[in-house]
This record gives sequence, structure tokens and C-alpha cells, in this order.
Amino acid sequence: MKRNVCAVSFRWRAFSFFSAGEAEKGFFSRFPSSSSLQFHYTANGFQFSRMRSESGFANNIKNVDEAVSLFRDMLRTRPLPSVIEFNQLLDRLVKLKQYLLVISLYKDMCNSRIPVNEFIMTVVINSFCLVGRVEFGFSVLGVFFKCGHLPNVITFSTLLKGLFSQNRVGDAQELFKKIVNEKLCEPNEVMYSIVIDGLCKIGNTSTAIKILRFTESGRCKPNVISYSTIIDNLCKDRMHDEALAFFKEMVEKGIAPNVVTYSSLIHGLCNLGKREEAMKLFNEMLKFKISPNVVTFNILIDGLCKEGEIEEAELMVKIMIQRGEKPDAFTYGALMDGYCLQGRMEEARRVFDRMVSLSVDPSIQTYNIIINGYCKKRKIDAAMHLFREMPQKGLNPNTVTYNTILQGLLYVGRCVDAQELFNEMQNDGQKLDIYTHGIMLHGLTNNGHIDEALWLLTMIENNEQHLSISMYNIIIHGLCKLRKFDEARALFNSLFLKGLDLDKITFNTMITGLCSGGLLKEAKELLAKMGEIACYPNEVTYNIIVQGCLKGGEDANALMYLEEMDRRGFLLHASTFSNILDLLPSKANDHILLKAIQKLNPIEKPASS
DNA sequence: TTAGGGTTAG
Repeated sequence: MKRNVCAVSFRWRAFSFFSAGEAEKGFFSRFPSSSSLQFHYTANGFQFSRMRSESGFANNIKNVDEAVSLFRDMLRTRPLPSVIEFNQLLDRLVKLKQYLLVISLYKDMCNSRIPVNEFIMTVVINSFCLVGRVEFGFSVLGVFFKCGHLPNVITFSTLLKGLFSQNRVGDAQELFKKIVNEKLCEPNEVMYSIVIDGLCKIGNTSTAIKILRFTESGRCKPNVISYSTIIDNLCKDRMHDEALAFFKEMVEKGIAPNVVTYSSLIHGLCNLGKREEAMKLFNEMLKFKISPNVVTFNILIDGLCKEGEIEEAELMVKIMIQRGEKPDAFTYGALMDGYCLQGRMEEARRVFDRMVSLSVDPSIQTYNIIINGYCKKRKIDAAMHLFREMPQKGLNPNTVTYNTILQGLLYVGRCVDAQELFNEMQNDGQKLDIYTHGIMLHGLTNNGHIDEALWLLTMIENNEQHLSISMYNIIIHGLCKLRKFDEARALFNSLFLKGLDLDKITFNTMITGLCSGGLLKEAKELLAKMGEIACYPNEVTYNIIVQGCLKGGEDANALMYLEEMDRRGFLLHASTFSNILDLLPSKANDHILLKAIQKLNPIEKPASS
């Protein structure tokens, strides 16, 4: 397809995010050619001529070595194999997830002056996107124009998908607008669903809905995928009524919901704890002959387990098998999680063994679930045994696994073992995350090892990695618990100097500490300070201060804060209420206090008698 | 059948 290439390529340069300089010189120098990659191949010279007689010859390629060998064979064949055959080979490699190899072979083709077409270049663009280098995808677009080809709706869709997957949402939106406004191609259902999905993934469901409405006005109408994507994300936002409205709308428009639509809705209902409604929908899909798949069953099984209905979940596994769906690591993971939640570790272990005996490979996550179960039951040796078994099964414990075990060790007070494992984790090059540090700080502090916790905090500060205010909150809480108020106060004050954003939890922790140390005046001053720095006190703050005042005998101040709570619409917590009740016998005549209590009473009033 | 699309675990 050759037409007015110059005009198009001139127009194309107007893309602000397409840095031609960066991209044009980029990928040829950065990506190796296949000959420099360590692949072994046998050059028998007949491989390709033998295989090409079979239909869909590339589908018979089983591994990378075979593909490279075949490719070399193809380069030597005369006359040259067709561009379609080269494309089939590259496409097979994409299916085998060998994206870097696709890029390398493409480079070899260009070097050998083998003609390429828009199909091959789109495969290469897709490969660049899938290795996280969408900018090089745009450089291939430059080759399109040089070769006299025009990018079409599939090329642009691939690039849009690449931009969204690399979180370049602004660039993706800009490109999409350009495609529409300048009519670079006619968007189709796939393009719309990529854009809708990309917007939903960053939580911008409302713009995604606008795109859906926009498509209604065009030639290409929204389809089941666009609707399902919107429905799924509304469910994730817990907006089930809105999701159901879209469901109803699509049915009325004659767009048939499929297994994904139903699975999303069922998932949404399960998350809201509406099990019966979820089952109703499940039966509805059966009635309409829409077969639930392994995902649908896993959603239901997981939902039942989280509700504590494990026996029903086990029954659902039987139904799933009867219907020809094979339970997978998710299924067994959900069951294990259910048993773990109830502390039924023997049954959880039996599910684990059942999974292994049925040749379902446990995933890292299934290990994490059962390890977490053992840790919660303080059965740390059993957890440790499974943890050490993982590498033998070819699974490397991830950050979550380490975090779980660390938490378990600290929970039972094994601080030295936790420290050792924490070191081991770092020596193994395992990534630490914000939870790792929180778990360590919390565990050390809780076990009275405040000095070690402070030392760790200094290390984290020096590395400036994952430093968050919650870490200071943990330490301040620990210092106050040990009645080290001076140190707690010093740390608290240092946060202002460090320029860290204090949150309500920091203030609430410090105010709790001050109240527990009888330092009421300081606690009240701190509460006043919250307003000054626009970190306004919340319901928790007021409950803390009221309790502090009552314990410190400052009833008048307690009353003042109670009135303040009433004005702000804050409720009494049960513990505060019980503190007030303790005081009542001596305050039976204090009408103002009684009135305040009546207003703030958190307990439902009995029906009028 | 020469290229691009949506769902489930701490």
C-alpha cells in the first residue's frame, strides 16, 4: 500500500512523544543479532524444505534452537521463502514468548536485505512492546514510512497497548486522540477495547465509559469485551449497581454476555459478601448455557472460603470436576486459605498434599498461603520446613514469602532467627518492600528490642529506600509503650525537621502515648497543632483525648471534646463509652454530660417502650 | 491460519 508517504511521514513527526532521535538510532545498536546469541543450531539445509510442505509449518517448531536453525535454513534457501513464511516463523516465536529473538531475527532480515512487510513489522512492534520498549516500536513505525507502507488500525492498536502497558497513559490518550482527530485509521472494536481497558486499569473508569459512549455514535459499536471490561472495573470499585446497569444495557442492546461478563459480576458480588446473589447469577449463566470456566469456579470457591463456607466450596470443586474443569493452583490455594482462616491447618495441609498428588504444581503463592496459615497458628517450624522445601521444587521464595516467615518468627518472639533471615534475604538479593521494613520494625519493637529497631530505622533512613511515615509511627508507639516519652517526643519533633509529611496516625500515636504517660497538657496542645498544620484530628483523635481526659480526671475538658465531637459528627468508640459508663455513678447529676452521652451513644437505642 | 483485545490469590 503506497500513497503519499511524504505527507504522512511529515504529519507523523508531529507526535510530541515520538522522539525520532532516540528511537531511530536505538534498537539496531542495542539489540543483538541472533548470531551473537548463544543458540545451538544444526544446519542440515533440508529442514525448511521438508517443513514448508506441511500446512502451518511454523506451528511445529517446539523450541528456540529449532526456530533459529530453521531461520538460518530459510536465509540460505533459493529462491527466498516468501515474506509470509518468515512472518509465520516470527509469529510462532511470539507465541513461544521469545520476543528478543524476534527482534534479533528481524534485525538479521534487515541486514540480509530480506524484504519485510507491515505484518512482520507489526509483529516486531508488538515484541518491542512486550519487552517494555514501546519507544523502539515507534522507531519501527519510521521504517514503515521508509518502505512505503502505512500503519493501519492493528499497528496503532499494538502501539496503544504498548503505551498503556508501560503506564504511559497520557501518551496513549494523545495518540488515540490523534488517530481519531486526524483519521490516521478507522478505530475498530479491538482498538476501543484496548483504550477502555487501559483507562480502567489506571482506575479511570469514568473516561473509559465516555469512550464507550463515544463508540456508540460511530460505525463500530461497543462489543461484549468493552462492556465486560467496564463491568469488571465497576465491580472492582464496588459499584455493583452501576455494573448491573451496564449488564442490563448490553443485554437490551442484544450484546450477549459471556463467561467473562458473568465471572466479573460474580466476583464483584463475592467481594461484597453477597454470596446468594452470586449463586443466583451462577445459576442464571448455567440456564443460558454459558459454561463457567476454571476462573468462574475459582472466584466462587474463593468467595465461599472467605465466607467460611468451606464445605460448600469443596462441593463446588466436585461440581467443577464433574463439568470437566480441572482445579488448578488457584483452586487449591483458595481452599487452603479457607482452612487456614479457620485455623484448620491439618485440613489445609491435606489440600496441599492432594494438589501435589494430582500433579498440580504448587505456585509460590500457594506456598505463601499455607506458610502464612502455619505462622498465624504459631507453628513456625512447619512453616519453615515448607519454606526450605520451596527451592527443591524449583520455586524461589519471593518477598511475600520472606515477609510472611519474618512476621511468623517475630510473632513467636524469635528475633534472632528473624534478624538472620532478614540478612539472608538481603544476601540472596531478594527485594525488600515497605512491608518487610514495617514487619521488622513492628516485630522488634513489640518484643522489646527497641534499640535494634532504632538501628534498623537509621539504616533505612540512610538508604532512603521505602522510607515512610508509618515506620516512625511504629517506633513512636514502641517508645511510648516502654514509657520512653522523651525519646518518643524527640523522634516525633525530628520528623518536622526532616520535612516528612506527618499523618493523622503519627499524631494519634503520639497523643495516645502522651495521655498514657499522664502528659495531658501536651496531648491537648498536640491536638490543637493538628488543625494548625491542616492535618485535622479525626474520630480516633477525639476518642483518644476524651479517654485521656477522663482517666486524668479532667471531666470538664472531656465534655468540651465530646461537644466538639458532636459538632463534627464523630462517634464514640465502644472503649470510650465504657470509660464514661464507669464514671456515671459519680456523675448522675451532671445533666450536660448525660445529654452529651445520649447524643454520642454508639449503641443502638432500643425500640420505644 | 500473515499482525492487535477482557477475568481469579498475602
